[in-house]
Amino acid sequence: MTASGGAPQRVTRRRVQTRARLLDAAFTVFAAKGFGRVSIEEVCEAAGFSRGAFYSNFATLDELFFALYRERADLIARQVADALAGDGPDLDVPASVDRVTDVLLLDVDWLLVKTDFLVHAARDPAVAEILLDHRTRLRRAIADRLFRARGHTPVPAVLGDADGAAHAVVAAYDGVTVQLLLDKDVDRARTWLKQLLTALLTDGSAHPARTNGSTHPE
Amino acid sequence: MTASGGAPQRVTRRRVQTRARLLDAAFTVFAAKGFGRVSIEEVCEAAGFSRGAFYSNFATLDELFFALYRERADLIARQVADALAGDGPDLDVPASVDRVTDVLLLDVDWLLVKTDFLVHAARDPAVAEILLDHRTRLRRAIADRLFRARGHTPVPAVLGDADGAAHAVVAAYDGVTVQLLLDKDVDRARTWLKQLLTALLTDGSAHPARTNGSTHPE
DNA sequence: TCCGTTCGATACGCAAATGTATCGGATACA
DNA sequence: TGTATCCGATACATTTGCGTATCGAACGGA
Repeated sequence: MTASGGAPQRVTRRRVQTRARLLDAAFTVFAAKGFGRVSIEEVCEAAGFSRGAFYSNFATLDELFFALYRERADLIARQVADALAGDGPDLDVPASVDRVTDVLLLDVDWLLVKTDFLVHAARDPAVAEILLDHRTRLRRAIADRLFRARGHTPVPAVLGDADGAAHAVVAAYDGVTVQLLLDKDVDRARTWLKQLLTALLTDGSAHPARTNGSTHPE
Repeated sequence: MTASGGAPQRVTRRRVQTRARLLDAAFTVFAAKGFGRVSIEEVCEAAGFSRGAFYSNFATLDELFFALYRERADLIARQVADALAGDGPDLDVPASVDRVTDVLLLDVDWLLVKTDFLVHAARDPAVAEILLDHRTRLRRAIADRLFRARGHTPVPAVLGDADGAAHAVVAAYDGVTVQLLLDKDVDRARTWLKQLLTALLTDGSAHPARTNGSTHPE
């Protein structure tokens, strides 16, 4: 019987624990080998369980992957929200950029898993919708924040309104992520993303401080 | 014996044709189901061959995937080069942006396969190097072009030099790609990418023409 | 047209992964 | 502490996919 199956099924203590252990193990294994190259047994082994435990908690590997994504994405979303709520009702763009950047590019393993999920979603409209929802919410949070900042700092840019700017921010994040996945240089990516975001959000009036000699890494 | 194996192996007419058919079939199947979910047999079936044909031409599915990526990436690279070489020695930024954008976002299936390849590369440094090389060459082509344009159009942006701008262009491309993979709206993506690139490259002096009512698509 | 070579089809054995059915120990609750 | 229930381990049957070895046909060169 699967967890998604009809029966209400009393949730015992043990159950949630093994479920959590399976999810953690899955995260590690997926990050290391990629979702497409992982077997159910590998996940179980990494979690210290047998396949019986798996089938008692999930129906398919996709279902587990799905649950894993949900869990971690929510976590990140909360962290980003916190980072944005950091300063008062008014917004200090550079400071917020710094904090958000640090959160978004904290864990390369997560970016790996997230990209796997993207590939998955790109071929399944139902999954895509979930991911699009997450992105929309993220953008909204950013746009709200930017809107509040009007007047405090220069109005966004040539990108239109605050929502357009939010779109741009997400695009920049995704773009930098790609490069990071290839060269695995987190510091470089952070610097580069901050720079890019600052450029996009300050309409070119404020030249970012150059952290090191070159503006653009490698 | 694999194609990569030692023996010089006279390349007959038939051979190149079946190889081509296998590559084409692989492209279709990979785009549809994702590299991770495709078996050797599926590719062969799509190409109208038996597994014998496959093993006569490739050692592993990875090898085929690799060859496929090389082929298509080179094709795109040539098209981009053409698009950039379109106007004379001086560069008209908006026009070039339009042409390059049209090329880069021509084929969603290619973006799907390319993203699969990215996921692959993210876990194999050797593969990553190939991909990084491609990107470096692409950036160089863009940077050269931008450099030539100095004075003709406003100097890039707050991003530093032309190379920094090239970095930004690629990041924007990747970012827009991600969104496109999810919502599958090519027109929207093109508009959005053009807008983003224009914003990045013209230092906010030129507001882009609004193609439709809203600046930023949903 | 004839012959040697190459290429792809077929058949086989093997390994890996899946899903299910069953069983015994752990767990919650009275 | 006793007991009904839940959960995860084990064993099994089945499927799927892989790689190889062999064979006949197509092909290219004389």
